[in-house]
Amino acid sequence: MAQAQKITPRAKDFGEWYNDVVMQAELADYSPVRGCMVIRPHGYRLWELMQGALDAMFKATGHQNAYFPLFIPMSFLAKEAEHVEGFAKEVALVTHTRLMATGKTGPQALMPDPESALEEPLVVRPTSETIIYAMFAKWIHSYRDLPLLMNQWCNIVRWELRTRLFLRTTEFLWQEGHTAHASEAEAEAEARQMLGVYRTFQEEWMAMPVITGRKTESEKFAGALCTYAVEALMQDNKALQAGTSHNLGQNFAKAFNVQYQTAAGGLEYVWNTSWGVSTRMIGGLVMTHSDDNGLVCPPKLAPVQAVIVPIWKSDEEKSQVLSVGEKLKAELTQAGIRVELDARDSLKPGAKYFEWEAKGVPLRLEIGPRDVAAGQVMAARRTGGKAPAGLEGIRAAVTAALAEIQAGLFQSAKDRRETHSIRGVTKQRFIEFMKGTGGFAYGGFCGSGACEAEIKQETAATVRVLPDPEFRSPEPPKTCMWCGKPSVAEAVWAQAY
RNA sequence: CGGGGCGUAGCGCAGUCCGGUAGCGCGUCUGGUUUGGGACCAGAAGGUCCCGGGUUCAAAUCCCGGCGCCCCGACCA
Repeated sequence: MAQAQKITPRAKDFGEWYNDVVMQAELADYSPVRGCMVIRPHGYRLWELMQGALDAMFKATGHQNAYFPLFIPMSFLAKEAEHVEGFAKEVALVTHTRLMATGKTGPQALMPDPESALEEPLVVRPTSETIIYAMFAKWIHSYRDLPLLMNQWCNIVRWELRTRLFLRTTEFLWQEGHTAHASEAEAEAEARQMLGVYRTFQEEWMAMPVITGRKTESEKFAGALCTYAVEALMQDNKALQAGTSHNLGQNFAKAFNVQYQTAAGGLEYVWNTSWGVSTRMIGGLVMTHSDDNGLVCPPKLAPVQAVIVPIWKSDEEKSQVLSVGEKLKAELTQAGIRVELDARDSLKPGAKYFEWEAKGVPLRLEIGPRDVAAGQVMAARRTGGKAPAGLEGIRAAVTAALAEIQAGLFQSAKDRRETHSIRGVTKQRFIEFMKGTGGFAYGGFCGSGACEAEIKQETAATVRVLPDPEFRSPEPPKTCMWCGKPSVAEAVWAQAY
């Protein structure tokens, strides 16, 4: 195990700091493939925990998992006009099925066999609406087949110009839910419901507060009627779109001819929704909680929730503390706590502390001879503070500490967000804010794309969402903070990832 | 595709200006002593100096041409 280098001080550069945290927490590594990261076991475990929690929520709302192909015929993408336009610039294509030797050496030793060119290239899915609705068309005949509620966990590829570990990689892991309904109202309710699921997961599990709302025309999903999103504010005051849920209307149903017979005997197109969250959430988690000592992982998602670090001098002490450590580990494991005992004798305790801190473990339990004598452990929290805890009743104490840490992380993230949110902005104030610290700026919006474009041009800020009622200011703004025309909705602007 | 930085041991870097035997720290391996906040001593292993060409008695270093990576932009349902 390589010793972690010091994390770059945050003052240096947020991007480099972020990379350091990810790398030193051993969440991911760069790969030889452009823009594609390798998710290391520690990061993948985090993803599995996220999957587990989300999947249970999907099942609880009646969804089933299925799997659809990685390859999509190019013509499928072309069937929905807006959808093509949105994704045409960022897809990977399979054009050949064989390689041939060139007789050269090195990288040029092989080339695609021209004879094996596909008549119709295959697109590596950038999202699966097209292939899934092509199947829905086969499966849905009657109103009795509705609603059809599906989800798939998979990888997708988007050929972005610039990539960033977890936040925007060429290939990434996600889930995409796809549903078909008999009415517009039902589809709308589904899209809203799943947005709520994302919010619950991100707030309760990731301890990452979000604001929910609707995207503007310019920011909505290619092919959707309406896009809803959860948006979080990172520590550098840039916004992260952490999940989206789309009411697709009948756009894809019409493109793929997904029709059903109504109870009355008529033929109708279905109403679709799609919704997704990705490994980007891991990036969001890192940027929300971590500090200059490394990752800070919220307890509910921490691959290791507590680490036991034994301390000894003599062999006698070693066997003593290890035996207490083993017992403690067994007891906590039985209580459903993910716990590790770090019995390595190649490292001094201090070195172990730094290593586990960099990996974000919420709670460290130190056991030395003095603790054994006193029937206690020293419990140190990743978020600060260290106090003795009696071995008697340790399960309850650890459970309570983890819950407190979880709640504390959410609260401080929320406080930080509110500190960096301003309301009722004027144009002048808005420009200063975006040039300065940045954050969420709430203000009136005329709804015009021209205003949006101009704001982006001048301040790099975009409308993150038109917030849901809960997040709106008490006094609805009357005029657009930029052009002064009547406001049609309050908007939340920020510079974003 | 623009701006900046970089490519030398597993990792982090110095050496490049001013050409002359390939270096340092960390890690790794052996042995010993250690262990309550990044242990210490002794020894050892580990290199196409990103690639190709050129100049030169001699190139990590100079010249020409490529490639790749990171950060910041542009792009990004």
